[in-house]
Amino acid sequence: MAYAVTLEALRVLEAIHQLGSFAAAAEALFKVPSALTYTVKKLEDDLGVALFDRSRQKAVLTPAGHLVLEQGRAILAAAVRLEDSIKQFESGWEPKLRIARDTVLLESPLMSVVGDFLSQNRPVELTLSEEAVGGGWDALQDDRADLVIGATGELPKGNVHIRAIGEIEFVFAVSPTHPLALTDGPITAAQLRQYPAIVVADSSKILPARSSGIFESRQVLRVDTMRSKIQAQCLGLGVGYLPKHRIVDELSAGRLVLRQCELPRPNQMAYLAWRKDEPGLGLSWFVEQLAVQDWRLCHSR
Amino acid sequence: MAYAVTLEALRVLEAIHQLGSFAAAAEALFKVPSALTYTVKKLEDDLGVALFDRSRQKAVLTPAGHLVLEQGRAILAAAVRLEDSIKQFESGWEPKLRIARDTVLLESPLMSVVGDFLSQNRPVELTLSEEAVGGGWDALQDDRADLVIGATGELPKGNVHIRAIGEIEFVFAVSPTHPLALTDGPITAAQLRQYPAIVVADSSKILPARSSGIFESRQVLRVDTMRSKIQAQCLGLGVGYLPKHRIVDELSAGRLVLRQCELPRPNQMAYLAWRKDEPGLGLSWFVEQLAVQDWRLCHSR
DNA sequence: AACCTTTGTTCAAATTTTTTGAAATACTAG
DNA sequence: CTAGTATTTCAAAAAATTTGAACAAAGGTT
Repeated sequence: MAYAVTLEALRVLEAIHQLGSFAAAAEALFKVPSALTYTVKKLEDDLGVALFDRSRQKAVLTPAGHLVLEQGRAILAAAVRLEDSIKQFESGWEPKLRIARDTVLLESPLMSVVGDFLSQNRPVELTLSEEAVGGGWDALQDDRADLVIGATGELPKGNVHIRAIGEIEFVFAVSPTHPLALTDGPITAAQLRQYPAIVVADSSKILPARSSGIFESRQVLRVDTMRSKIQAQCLGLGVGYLPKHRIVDELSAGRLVLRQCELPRPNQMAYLAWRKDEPGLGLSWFVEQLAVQDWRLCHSR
Repeated sequence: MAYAVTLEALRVLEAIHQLGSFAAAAEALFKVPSALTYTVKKLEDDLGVALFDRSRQKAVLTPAGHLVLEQGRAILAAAVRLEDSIKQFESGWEPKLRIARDTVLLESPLMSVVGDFLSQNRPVELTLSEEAVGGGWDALQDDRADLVIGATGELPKGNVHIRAIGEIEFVFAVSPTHPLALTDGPITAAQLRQYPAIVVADSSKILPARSSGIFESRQVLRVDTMRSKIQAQCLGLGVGYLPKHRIVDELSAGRLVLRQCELPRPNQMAYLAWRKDEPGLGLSWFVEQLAVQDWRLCHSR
């Protein structure tokens, strides 16, 4: 089974067409004209079709020649892409990257960084997901994510690399229509207990779920994301602490009001975390960029 | 500028992967194993990456090897397609065929023939369009169509090849709710004049438009296609002659009723027409098939 | 454990393919 | 008509590929 087409023959055809003559093409390819004559003739013989009309001094492509030229272009382009792919692959860029954002963080700073990465056109497939409470560490442990942004609380066991990105300050805020909005001094535990507590559920799948922001309440409303919790509290459905950087707009628009609370809620450090000892270029790039991104936290690095 | 990838190397890689060993691949390719060792090693050196893990007896593809294999498959397939295209091109099949159907004909017989052609998987791109009144001849003249099916009336000037496919019989039919449905004898010109005439507009773009089925009327409703005209008349919007073979269902369902009319409407011969003196295999095939297709006309050939 | 089979590589010789340079022929422009 | 340019032919030179034999190591069977 003999094959007629070679990539070199397709390149020769392209060069002759582009430069207008065998002589010019030979010069550009650092060959002598008779080498091109040999290559084209071999292709013609093997395909069984004339690719050039040679009735004039300058050889002119036949319709069949044009057909080979057009389809040959796509093939040559694919061959270049293959060689480029291998270079990229060997260059250290990983084919896939899974990034998990803790729900306590704003989405837009992450998207901004993702946009920068996408505009670099790397052959890296990105997957973004959202985790809550201990879910970030869990996703790392469970190999559901390569990189976690915004993980809080105790560091998990095992070899994990971290970068602190800032402190999350929690404030007690309620809807202005909520009865507790009328309280003058610090709200007591007894007062809190009378209203449903709104809680973001831990998204962990393997590690034990963690309680976050739960105080004794007659009722608990669990939601998936911080965004949902903010909305529920704006609607006056319940009470709870909220990360201050997430409710700047709601406070200034009067949809939420700050109140003092007897039960303290200390700040939490938020981390960037990953497990790979030798991260690929993609992971390294994201770690660097996300570490210096403005997440609008306190004491940001 | 040296290129690493050759089509032969990609074929060798595919054979080794498919057959599981250098030895089996060599046998299938009618070469000796050391020839494959040479080819693979050359590719590896030129690409600068190991394509096989050779720590065991049988060589196993590396991740980079798999990448080259996958992308290489697409390239090899494209090369086969190119060689097939050339064979087809030289075989006489044209790359494109534009077929125009006159609106007076049913669509389904044409689609049936088109379906047969498509199932042959020829590298011929089909374009179907619809013309009305003198539009078929116009499309041929204007090089908007390679083949016209159902053209009627006077033959155009110039060199045109034709095949008669049958006679179109026109009948006067109205909606049963139309006042003229109540007429007993032949409908007079005066009676006709009282109701809107429904007319299919000539789709010609270059040749002078032709009047078809127009008699003196107070109002004229122009539509693009015969299908629209039939529907308008079923709705009782107006009157006119219709090709009998197009309204078989409507007549038997009682949506239209036949009536006698004082003004005669003679039958018309319908033609298959093309201009090329030396048609390619595609055009020839369609002429033959469409000529013997059952268009449900009178005196079909 | 011993023996046999299979796999892939190395190496140099043999074979094939490609490239070169010179000569010849023909087109094209001034 | 002349000079310049384009392409091909041809045989020699160079480069690339294939072959066959020998070898080492993995893998399977008894």
